[in-house]
Amino acid sequence: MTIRTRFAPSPTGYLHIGGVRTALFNWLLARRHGGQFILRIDDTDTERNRAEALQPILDGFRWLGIDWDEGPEVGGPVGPYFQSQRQQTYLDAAMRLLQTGWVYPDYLTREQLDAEKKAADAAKKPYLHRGPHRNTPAEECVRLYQAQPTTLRFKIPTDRVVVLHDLICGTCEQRADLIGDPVILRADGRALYNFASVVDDVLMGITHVIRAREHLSNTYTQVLIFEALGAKLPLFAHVPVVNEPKSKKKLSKRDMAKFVTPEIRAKLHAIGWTDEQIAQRDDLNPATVAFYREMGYLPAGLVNYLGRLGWSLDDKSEFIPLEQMIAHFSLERVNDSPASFDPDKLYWLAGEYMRLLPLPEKVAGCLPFLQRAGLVSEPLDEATRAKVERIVVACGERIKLFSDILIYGSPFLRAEPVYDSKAVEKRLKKPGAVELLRQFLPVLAATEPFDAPTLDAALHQFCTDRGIKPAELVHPVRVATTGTEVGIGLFDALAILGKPEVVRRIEKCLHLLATSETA
RNA sequence: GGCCCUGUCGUCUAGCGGUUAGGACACAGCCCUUUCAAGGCUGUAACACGGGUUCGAGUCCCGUCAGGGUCACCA
Repeated sequence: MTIRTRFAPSPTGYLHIGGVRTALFNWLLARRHGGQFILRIDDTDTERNRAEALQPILDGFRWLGIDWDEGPEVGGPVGPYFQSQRQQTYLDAAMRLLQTGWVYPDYLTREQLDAEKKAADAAKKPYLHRGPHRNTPAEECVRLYQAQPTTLRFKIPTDRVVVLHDLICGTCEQRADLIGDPVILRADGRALYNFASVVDDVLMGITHVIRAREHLSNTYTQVLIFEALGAKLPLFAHVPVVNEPKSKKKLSKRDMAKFVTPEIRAKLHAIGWTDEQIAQRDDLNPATVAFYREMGYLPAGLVNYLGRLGWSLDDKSEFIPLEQMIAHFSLERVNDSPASFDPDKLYWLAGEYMRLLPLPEKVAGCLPFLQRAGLVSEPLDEATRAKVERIVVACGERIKLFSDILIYGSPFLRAEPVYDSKAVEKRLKKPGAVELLRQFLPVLAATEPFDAPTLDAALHQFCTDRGIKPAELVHPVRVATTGTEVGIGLFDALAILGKPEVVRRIEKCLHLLATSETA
């Protein structure tokens, strides 16, 4: 039998990290066994959904490389894949259940229901709604409903225990008499999640329902509906929730705003986002996929991280490329307990993938960040492109995220260095530093060719002649030419700047120092 | 509160009756070094607690505690 899995997001406008992990597990299982992965859009709640909110989700999946065999934009044999377009299907299924006595019409008003609930709360009893027509014969229920359509409720059988053999949780049980009769169809005919989901899973031939743990309690109801529909039960696997960093609280979609901490905001500012722009993009948040894309994370790193969160290949593997993950993925090795999202480990993993990335792709990935920051022209001329490539090469493994190019590349792409006051204090205002720089300047001017090995040799010769340590000169030169202590190797830096610019910057820096000292 | 689920280093995890409880991220120290990264070496650090079962328990059972999820005409 071919494995068919599905991910069924609601179009909310962003792709949540926890959701992606669930989708990934579904996708992985399907790919592992040569089955199909289906993307279904659960948009039954028409009041909440907006059409344009779907695109970011699709974009996010495409960026990550998680493709779907059936679903939006690709279609498929058991569509449509939008629940909002399947109302007739749900209605038909509901009518069948009405005729077979599994479902009854409920004419109670909202007020009556609220009163019931209040009474139950007051009596400190769990609230379980059972409608008056629960025991009305099926034919009568059909007649009532046809005469006056209303909400339809599913009749939970109260004399049994629902047993669920979950692939991750093991055997879970729930007494059915503790489950209230759920509404499956609103008076206007729109289906509710618990019903639509089951009808679709049956019709779409879903074999494995892999979803978040918070759905576990829904599953007992759904199992009953599957049975009422006379359908074969799919296999269930409820993956544990993803928790907030360093926390045991679920990484929730609800209050994502709090994840935009001052640190996160600072990171966004550093790559050129303004507060207004951040405010306009509610998906610019570490709980969404879009955030990592904007920060320049490699999708492969995110996928690896998410796949490894709650699942393990063995006792050692951390770096698990996609092909390997597909080849070895199994639900048995999905952990049974919640996992906290760890940004540090994700960052590390992203770097591991970055170091493997071929140079042209690395350059191509960095360029948009430089353009956004206004550090390179757009369109790009060949000379600038070549310069950026030299910078990227010189950066080596320092670039873990594409946006890191801003840290290392800026000093070479800006017209003037931005002097870090601490660095100036420490390296240039140190006694003797200025004099050393002044003496070294002619050496630099005479160095030919102006490349890293020659510069290296020249500086060392200069230091040896004077009996000083290279570090004493290296630091002032670095700060004078780049403005900062942090960065790529000095000789690479000088070579990239070129002789005229290096000489100009040092002369200007010396002048600046002289005037600030007299002031 | 009812129901359900979960408890191994700070975090992600390995472990499926016998291990000096292993690896990774993070952290600390040392080495390398022109800074920052990277790399190398070393270190700190865990079986929630209490009862059983067993020759032997992180592993099985029970209880306690803690954390989480869910109790909608949301998904």
